[in-house]
Amino acid sequence: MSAAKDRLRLWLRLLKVVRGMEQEVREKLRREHNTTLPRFDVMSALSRHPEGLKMSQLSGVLRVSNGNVTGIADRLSDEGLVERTPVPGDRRAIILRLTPAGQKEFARQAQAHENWIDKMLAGVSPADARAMAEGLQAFATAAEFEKEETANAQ
Amino acid sequence: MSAAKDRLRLWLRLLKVVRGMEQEVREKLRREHNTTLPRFDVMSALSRHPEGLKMSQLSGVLRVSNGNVTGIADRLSDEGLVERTPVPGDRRAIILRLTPAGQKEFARQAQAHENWIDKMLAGVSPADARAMAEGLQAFATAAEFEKEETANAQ
DNA sequence: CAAAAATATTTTAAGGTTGAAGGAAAGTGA
DNA sequence: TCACTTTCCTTCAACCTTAAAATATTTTTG
Repeated sequence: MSAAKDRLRLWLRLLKVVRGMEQEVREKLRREHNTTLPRFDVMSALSRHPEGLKMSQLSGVLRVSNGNVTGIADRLSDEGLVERTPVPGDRRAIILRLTPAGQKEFARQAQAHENWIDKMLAGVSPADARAMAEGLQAFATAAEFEKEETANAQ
Repeated sequence: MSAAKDRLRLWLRLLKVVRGMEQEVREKLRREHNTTLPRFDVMSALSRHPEGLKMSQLSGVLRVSNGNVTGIADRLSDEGLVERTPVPGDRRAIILRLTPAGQKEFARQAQAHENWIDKMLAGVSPADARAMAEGLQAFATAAEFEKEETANAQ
């Protein structure tokens, strides 16, 4: 019966560490790049899909609600970092993609982000990092956090 | 140089797993207990301090902003789950504590929460859970996510 | 003691988040 | 064709979150 307590304690520690690191990333994004983690996540997803993503694909990839992405896209669009273009043949849909300015800006942010994480996890050896990442991958797959990555034909 | 990439990958996996589990907890709290994770967190902190906590202590423990706790306390208070009482000798401060109804309600939620986590982490043996929790603790301490737990004299 | 500084909390503005509702367009099927 | 359903996106109300400003009170200091 103490198994449940052991697992709960693991979860609480996990949550504390991840939240702590996440908060640090949010803070740095805000102060050093005048942006937010959700905006960074959207731009990151778009940078992995240079051809752009439909709004619904984007919310699928990020696992957030549709309305959420609408607001973030609005603001990024106001700043000229992303652009909405119509989808030929489907007047309901819209493709969101990084503008050249957005690509450039994201490249800077992503490099800084990688450096932050590298420093925060400096206490973890590369070999350990690989091992843990693999273990987490196995766990995630087993627990089916993966689901389908919306592997839709665009 | 690939060390940074290895650590970044670890971070992204960690984030995916923790976010996935957290989202599941939020969903269950909402659907089965008509509450939210922030509310649960506040009640959890208060349940560990039956004598109550000052607003500033609470935001310190939870590592959130002052204003944040104000709003959550407002809503919990509206439902009669927590109560605000003045601090004798300091008319600026306020002590927040669970009402009897709040204690009862939180006990139910906490039991359900423990069961959810136990199921989600069923693939992790109790021994592994203990080992990982200890490793995370060491990491957190080294990375000083602990800081002071506001170990104030009330 | 009175002015200044520090402390405790709330309010506010801006953004993030969700589920549900709404509007437009596309697809289905009789 | 024309109703019905589905899909795509936005809007909306409610809540969470923060940093900064505003209030009220206490403490410090000259």
